[in-house]
Amino acid sequence: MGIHERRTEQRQAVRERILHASRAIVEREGFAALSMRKIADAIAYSPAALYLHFESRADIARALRAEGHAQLRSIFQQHATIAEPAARLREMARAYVDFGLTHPETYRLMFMEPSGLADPAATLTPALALMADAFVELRAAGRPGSGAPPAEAAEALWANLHGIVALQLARGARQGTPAETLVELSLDAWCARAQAQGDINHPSQ
Amino acid sequence: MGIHERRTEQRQAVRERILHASRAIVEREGFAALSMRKIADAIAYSPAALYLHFESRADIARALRAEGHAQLRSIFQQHATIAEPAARLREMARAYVDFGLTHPETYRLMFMEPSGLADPAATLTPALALMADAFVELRAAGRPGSGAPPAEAAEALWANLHGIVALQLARGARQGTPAETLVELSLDAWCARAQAQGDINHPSQ
DNA sequence: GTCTATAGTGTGATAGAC
DNA sequence: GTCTATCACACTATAGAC
Repeated sequence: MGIHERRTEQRQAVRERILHASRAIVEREGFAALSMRKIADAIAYSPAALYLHFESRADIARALRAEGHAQLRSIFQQHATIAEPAARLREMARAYVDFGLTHPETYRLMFMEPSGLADPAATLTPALALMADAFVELRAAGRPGSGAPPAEAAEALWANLHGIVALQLARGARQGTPAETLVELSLDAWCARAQAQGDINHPSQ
Repeated sequence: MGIHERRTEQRQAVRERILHASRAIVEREGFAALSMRKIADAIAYSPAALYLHFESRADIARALRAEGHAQLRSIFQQHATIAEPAARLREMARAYVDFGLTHPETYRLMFMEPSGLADPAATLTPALALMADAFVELRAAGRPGSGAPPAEAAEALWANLHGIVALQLARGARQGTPAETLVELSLDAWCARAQAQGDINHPSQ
């Protein structure tokens, strides 16, 4: 192994330390509280050193968002193998909301910051495609209420889930109906109601 | 009219000018860009003068939120007299989303800022109650898909609408399915789809 | 009531020594 | 590569003259 490889390895290690510290600050105090000085303090470097590894604060934010999207994507993949489309959709939806509530400030950074979704790094599209697929299958199975184009249905369901998370974050989770309840209600509304999980009543026509 | 009344009138007038300028700044540049200096510049006062009428920047934000909620409430009231509950619900939903897209930065301040919904001034409850009422009537009419408690259904629909607005604001409205389409899709999902067959309120497709 | 002036603190980013 | 020192700003809020 030459000296160059070692160099780039060390560079990578510092980059990781910066990102790790940044993520901790964001999760604890929110993105607005993420300053170059605070990051530098956390890893015992000077603020100037950060600029050798990242172009700017916005660049660090970009990297954090990319990490978050990768994690979310892998969570979605875990449920992609469920055979029954409605059940698959439900699990994905629950996982999405769970992710948002578990990492509230990262979720904020990814989806609620002005710079968030405008960013090409914000590739939610694979996850959306997985949901759209499920809607395709639902329609093929002749489920009622899936008349809309699958891509649009998926986007609409996403908007619904996003609303549940965003509202919960804004309210501080200490009032209103629990997010879990809202998710189940929404899923009942979207996935037709004759579903796997022990359904009660059936649509009249 | 005594001198005291004139005094308080003038005070009120200055207060209004401050709020008016503040609202303009928020709508143009967002709440984050609202600074005491900018407000003072806009009304040709010194920054210090603002503190004679408002306790702090947060206090101004509170007043702006209260104004926004009042406006939203009055918009909801305009549709409260529609007899048919499903049609009423649909109009309210459309009006809500329209409000959010028309005043994006005010909407942000009201519902997406950490301080927003935690505030007692954020009395959305009357509007939510109106939607819950519609769900009560829907259920009484024996519509399918209204099995959930009306209050929870209203909250879930609200979350859905909020998600549509929030997403549109985050994406800058220049990509993805238009909000209007998502609203109609969501309404079809929520207001029972038995109605979708011969629906009067859903002209397109 | 309104001003000027300023305290006090935070920020992102850079220059230049080592 | 990393440091110290610093620039050039922004901000909220207050003190004291008028």
